[in-house]
Amino acid sequence: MKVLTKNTDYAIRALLVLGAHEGEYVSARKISEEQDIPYQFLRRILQELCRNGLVITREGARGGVKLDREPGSIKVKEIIEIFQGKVELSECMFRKQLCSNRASCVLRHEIMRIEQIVNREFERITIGKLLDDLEILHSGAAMTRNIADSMHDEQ
Amino acid sequence: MKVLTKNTDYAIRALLVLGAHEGEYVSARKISEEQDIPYQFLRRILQELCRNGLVITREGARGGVKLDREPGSIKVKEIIEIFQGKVELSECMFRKQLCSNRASCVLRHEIMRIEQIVNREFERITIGKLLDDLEILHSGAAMTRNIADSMHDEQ
DNA sequence: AGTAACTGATACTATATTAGTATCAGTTAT
DNA sequence: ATAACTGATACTAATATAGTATCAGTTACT
Repeated sequence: MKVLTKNTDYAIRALLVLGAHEGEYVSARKISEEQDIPYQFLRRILQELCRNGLVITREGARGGVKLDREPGSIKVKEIIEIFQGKVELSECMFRKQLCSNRASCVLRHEIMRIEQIVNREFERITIGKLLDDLEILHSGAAMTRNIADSMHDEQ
Repeated sequence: MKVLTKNTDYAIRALLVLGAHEGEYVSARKISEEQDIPYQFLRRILQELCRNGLVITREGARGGVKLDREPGSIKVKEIIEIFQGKVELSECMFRKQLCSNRASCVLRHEIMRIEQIVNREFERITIGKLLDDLEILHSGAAMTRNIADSMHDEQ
């Protein structure tokens, strides 16, 4: 059972790169190389992030993608929902029409409880928070440092 | 994003039926009808539960399936793992070899934290607990009552 | 001994999702 | 003019999920 798909994975990584270069336009090509993400796949992901207002783009030479929101306001939960839909642990495990009638479906109740916990956690994690965590880990490192390096640093 | 598949769903429901008839062999046919689960699909699921030691079977006429463990010891987590593999929110989001080297992958850290919470919750839910919840909901109902009825009861 | 009601094993199909590729049209800095 | 970009969209391949079908063997019952 895997919960996060490549779409989401790549999107988060791309947003971390953009967060590390805030204010600048970074090209899909550069992100792709820095994070080792298949170029065409990444392009579609960035377009989707653009349609959802997380980033804005500039066309043409020296164009690229830029964050359009505060990193601290971009929740991992949103990103998951863009690419994978709502986090639901299960459609009602028993017949829908009956389950919705009564609190008779005990399993559903448990499942929904866990679902809430997961949603709450994914809401708490933001791109900003992840960037902060990176900083703390590498508190000695220069702030301008390429995040690919800092994330993969051996030492 | 859906986390629990039909396999797991049907398996849990079948185990609840068996738990409600503890000690007796119940045929796949009967469970299938009671819970409205496709018969052949259910058969494969029951065979899998058997291979994993949750139930034992008796072949031939009047045969069927019977719980082989205390309902309270059968965790939903196990059932998920049988049909969907380990609960992993993501393979390491960054390149594996590098992530495993250092605590450098902050996202991985967060993801693993949530993963642990989810696992803990799915461990806490057992077939026994679900049966108890059903009882409590229908505390006036006869214990011998068909669980399909009690689960879907309008009143 | 015959048969109906069972399980064991396994092969098969259909559909959806995920992952990734490719192409063409248009934009902009130099 | 042209190289470096994005927008839109069509396409393929691999995998997972859901469900069906079949044949062989077992057991209770008559």
